[in-house]
Amino acid sequence: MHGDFLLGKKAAVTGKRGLLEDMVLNERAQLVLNSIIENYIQSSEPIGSRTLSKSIGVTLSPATIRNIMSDLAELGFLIQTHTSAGRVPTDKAYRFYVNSLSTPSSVPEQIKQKITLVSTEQGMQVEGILAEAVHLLADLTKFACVVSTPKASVSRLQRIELIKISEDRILVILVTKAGVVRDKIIFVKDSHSQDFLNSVASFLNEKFKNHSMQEIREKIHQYLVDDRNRYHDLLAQAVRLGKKAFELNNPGEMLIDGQMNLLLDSHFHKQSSVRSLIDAFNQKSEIMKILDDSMRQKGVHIFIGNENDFEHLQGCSLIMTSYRNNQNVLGSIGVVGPTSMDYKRIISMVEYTAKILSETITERSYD
Amino acid sequence: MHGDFLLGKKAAVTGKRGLLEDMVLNERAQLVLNSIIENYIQSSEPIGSRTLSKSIGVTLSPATIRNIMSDLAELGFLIQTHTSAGRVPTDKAYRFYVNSLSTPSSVPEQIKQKITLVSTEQGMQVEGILAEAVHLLADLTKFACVVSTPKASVSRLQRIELIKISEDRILVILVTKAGVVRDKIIFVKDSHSQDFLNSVASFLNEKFKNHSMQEIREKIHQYLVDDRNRYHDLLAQAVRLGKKAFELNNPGEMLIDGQMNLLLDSHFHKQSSVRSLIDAFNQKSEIMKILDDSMRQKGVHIFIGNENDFEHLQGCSLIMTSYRNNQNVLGSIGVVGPTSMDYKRIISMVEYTAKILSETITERSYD
DNA sequence: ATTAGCACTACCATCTAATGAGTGCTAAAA
DNA sequence: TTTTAGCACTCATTAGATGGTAGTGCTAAT
Repeated sequence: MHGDFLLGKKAAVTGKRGLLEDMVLNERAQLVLNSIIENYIQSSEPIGSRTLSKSIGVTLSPATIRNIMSDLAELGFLIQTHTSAGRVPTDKAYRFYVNSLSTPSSVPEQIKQKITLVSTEQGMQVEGILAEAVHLLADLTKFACVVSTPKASVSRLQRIELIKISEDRILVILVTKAGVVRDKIIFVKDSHSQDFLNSVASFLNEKFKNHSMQEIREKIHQYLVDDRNRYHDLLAQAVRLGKKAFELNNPGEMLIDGQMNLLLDSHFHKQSSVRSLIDAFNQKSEIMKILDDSMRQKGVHIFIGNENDFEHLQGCSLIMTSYRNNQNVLGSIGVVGPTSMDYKRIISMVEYTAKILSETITERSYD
Repeated sequence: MHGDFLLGKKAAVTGKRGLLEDMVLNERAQLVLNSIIENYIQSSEPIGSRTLSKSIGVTLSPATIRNIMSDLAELGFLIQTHTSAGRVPTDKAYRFYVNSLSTPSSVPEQIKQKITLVSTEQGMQVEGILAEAVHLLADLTKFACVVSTPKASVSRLQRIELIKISEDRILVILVTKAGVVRDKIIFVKDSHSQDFLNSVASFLNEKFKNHSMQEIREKIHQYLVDDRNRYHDLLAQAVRLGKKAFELNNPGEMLIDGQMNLLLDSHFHKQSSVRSLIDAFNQKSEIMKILDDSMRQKGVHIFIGNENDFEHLQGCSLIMTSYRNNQNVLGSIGVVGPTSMDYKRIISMVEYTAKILSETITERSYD
């Protein structure tokens, strides 16, 4: 077959299709493929041999390029929308392209200047900072951007405070090490004095400071099953209130910005998968999953096209990375755009924004 | 002129165009106009005399209807997109139509059942309830919906709490009568003990409970200019901290949901003012103004087309109303959609949602 | 005052033919 | 053996042309 000659030594020797994963394209094939991808990212239109022969640096006749393209198509890197149309990169091609981006391109100084978070100066809370970051990123990339708020379960306690606000309501304030303040109101049957609540709070602070919410919940559970504690009044009450206070009822939220950017992107406008996109963002849970996943891994996480298994987001690529304070990974931030996005540019922007976000939040942390 | 004969007694007698505002259309003209509007709301397509002659209840020949339509056009209620096209209602026509909707149509029982807020059960805060309400409304109307968070300046203090979280940072918790909990961190130069903060807090509580933030800020300002207070240490410190604590730094926020709904609405898809819409929602301030305005007035507030003087929202109508607790108007909620929306339906939905929202929030209030 | 009739207009869907960008294949050139 | 030129072919897109349709305005008859 023709296709084989594109493969570098390794694959050429074995000559097997099964080895496609660690396949190496020869230099020229790679040049052509990258050139097609970069052209397509720019124009969003199928690339033909003639066009390419002009735009490419090396002098190669259209016919030669046609041969190469034909082979690349056979290997699954290119497809044609119809018989006599130019070629369009497949997800596989994008994956190859992205993998070959070894040197993480740096953000231009001009853009760097735009990526600054001013909300800190206005004494804003972490949520506000996140909102600003995601808005900024959406504005720069012109795609939809998402950020997850710091996970309650992993964040560690800095301080808990109980405030009586009416006979049957207690305001619980949780301050985490990451600087996140969460408040919620719990309802109680019998009234407690503020003094009593203060002693409960200081008990809980003493016991649980620096522990993660997850750990705290587990410890409280232990106290509850341990019969001995029944007879120690303060302890029993503290545990009972603490149980309510630490129950996480906010399921981990996420902020979205720039959804509408996607809709005027030429790519989505063509393939009218708009409906599907709307559903995707309405039903946040799936995107949340992806954000969670990319929290657990280091570096930038890239999902191209069908690599994410969420049907509503077919035809989309996601660039995700985590943000953190000194001590912990807190959440993740990223971009949702068309598979034909300018990966180089977007990746570097996501990276840089996450970096700035991390620094900003670190300043706010108590670690 | 022909047009005159459509006018009812009052205008017919004077016969002047200048009196158009309190003009009364004769019964048949009104019937035709309403019928055109209702047809157009349904179909989004220009309505012709023949079509109308069938769909209208009364038997009127197309020719007659043509005459009436011609006159209505002359009076500025209808326009043609081109010479041989049907007629389309103008903003003026919608205004007339909306004004003539005397009986506020009730929400169908089926929809009523859908309009319930479950977030209260999950111990969610006011913001969460608002988010749910606006999401619900967007889902039901299939347009974009906005809601403003309770205005800080008008809300009255239920309780303030100062918590030392590090040597130079104090966490301020403000609980308002409306049940809104606001927290912010203030930075101080010299360290204070928690005990001291407690006395400051109880001083502030005693002095300012039940006063609006606006009032509080004014009073604090008075204390500051009054020289006598300089020598009372606790007072001076309390005032200094209080000043920082009550400075409103969150400029009043708003939540948006269902923006994307607009983009797949046939009306906006046609006239490619999509870009403009995106800008409108990005630059929240203008919409915020409209929300603020409709807070000050009772009942539902309707802006049709160019009646709102925000250029980005031309071609849109806004249906706004306020929500409240027992004591105060807190904020407003509403819909942004095409001028050709089904006003009857949307108005009733906005009204009903605001009602439910008000009830829900009232339960949470301390008044 | 209303309506029927008629001439006229402009959009719209459909068809056709021409255009052009693109391909694959083959044979010649390097 | 690799590259290129040439040629036949494909198919989307575009521009005209056409008939149909939904609409109008006007006039004359009811």
